[in-house]
Amino acid sequence: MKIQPLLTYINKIVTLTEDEELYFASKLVYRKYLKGQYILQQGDICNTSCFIISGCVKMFYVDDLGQEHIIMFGVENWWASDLGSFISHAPSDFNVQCIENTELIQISRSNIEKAYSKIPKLERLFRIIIEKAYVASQKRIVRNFSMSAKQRYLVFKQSYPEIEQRIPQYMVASYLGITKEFLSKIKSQIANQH
Amino acid sequence: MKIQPLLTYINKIVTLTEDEELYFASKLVYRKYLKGQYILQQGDICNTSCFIISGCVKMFYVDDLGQEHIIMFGVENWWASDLGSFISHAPSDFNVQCIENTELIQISRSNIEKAYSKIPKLERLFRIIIEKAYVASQKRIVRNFSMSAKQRYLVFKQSYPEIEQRIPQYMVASYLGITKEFLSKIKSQIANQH
DNA sequence: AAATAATATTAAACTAGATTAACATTTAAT
DNA sequence: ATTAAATGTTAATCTAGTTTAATATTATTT
Repeated sequence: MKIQPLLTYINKIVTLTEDEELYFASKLVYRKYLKGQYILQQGDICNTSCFIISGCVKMFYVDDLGQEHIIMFGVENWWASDLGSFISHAPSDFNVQCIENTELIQISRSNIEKAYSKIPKLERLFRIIIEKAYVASQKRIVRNFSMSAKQRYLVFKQSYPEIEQRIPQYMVASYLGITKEFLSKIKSQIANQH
Repeated sequence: MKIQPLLTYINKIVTLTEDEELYFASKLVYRKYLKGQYILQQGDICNTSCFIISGCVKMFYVDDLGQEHIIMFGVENWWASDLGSFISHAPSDFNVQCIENTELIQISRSNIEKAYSKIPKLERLFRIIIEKAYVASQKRIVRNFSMSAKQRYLVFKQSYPEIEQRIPQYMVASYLGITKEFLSKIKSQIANQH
């Protein structure tokens, strides 16, 4: 099982003993998905949290008008799950779909709870992980309120240059909350402005 | 020191022994602010997290054009702090200002770290608190992307009816990410539509 | 009670971004 | 190599929300 990337990631935040690593590893499931497959579907209950080893996923929801809104992308060393559904057993508002062949590590709700009890350090680990995710989420709200679409695109480009290369432009537009046509216009503006 | 509301709040999430409560309480500072006073100012480092006992605060930032954007309100039993600044010692992007006389309980970064070490259960407590905050933040991003200003206003009204009563309308507009003039228009539309 | 400051309303002109639709280009499949 | 499918571009028209500015209302202070 290729869990080394996850252990490396964890050890940057907390230090686990060999026994703890072994125990935690026993609670994990390694899994491969093909491009196009769904890890989670809107309406289902999200029972696992996924740590991405390789590949790329999009998290999105489809609104009443059938329009897709991408909430986030996930690549190597990112977590993907609908935490709201995961923690409260509620039907998920989101889909998580692979946009590349993807390898990931899953941990189920019951197993993560067992691991928390056995290794309290993991509470610390996930507190810190979620703190960071929350801060990033707040910053995104701020950007959405005070920046134009063009500025948001430039921030995205600068923050995630590798992601932009890997996904079609219409998905970037969806992530930015604008239409693909308008992103196209923005890009030609940028290209012609010097 | 009036920390009972905080202990009551905590005990809904984790169970502390009497000793643990005493230890934790020894790390807290009770404080009163007057309407208009700042708990945190943009550019300062946020060194404390605040639990509100009574009163109301707004968290906002002022953009390059001098415009104020309200990120959240805090009332009884809510936390207020710039977590990004708090966890990374970085200058804060936000102001937190009292819009009513406010009583709150502060815990400093160093004291919360001490408390985490002494009482690992607190890691769990704050993991759970931040999980909830993160989920709420994600939901707000979704709303901002897929709902009109009118719909967002109606959701706000329904979610926080008590808050709407306590704050001026132009602050609601700022929180919703629209101008006060447009909120006024929305309200008259709603009033005239039956 | 009058005066001032703070908050809210209304309406006209304006703009960022959406919608529609036609066309161009790239990628994948046969 | 050809075709079909997916992705990207361009331009005209439209709309949700902004800006500006004048006026009205409500609180607060003296």
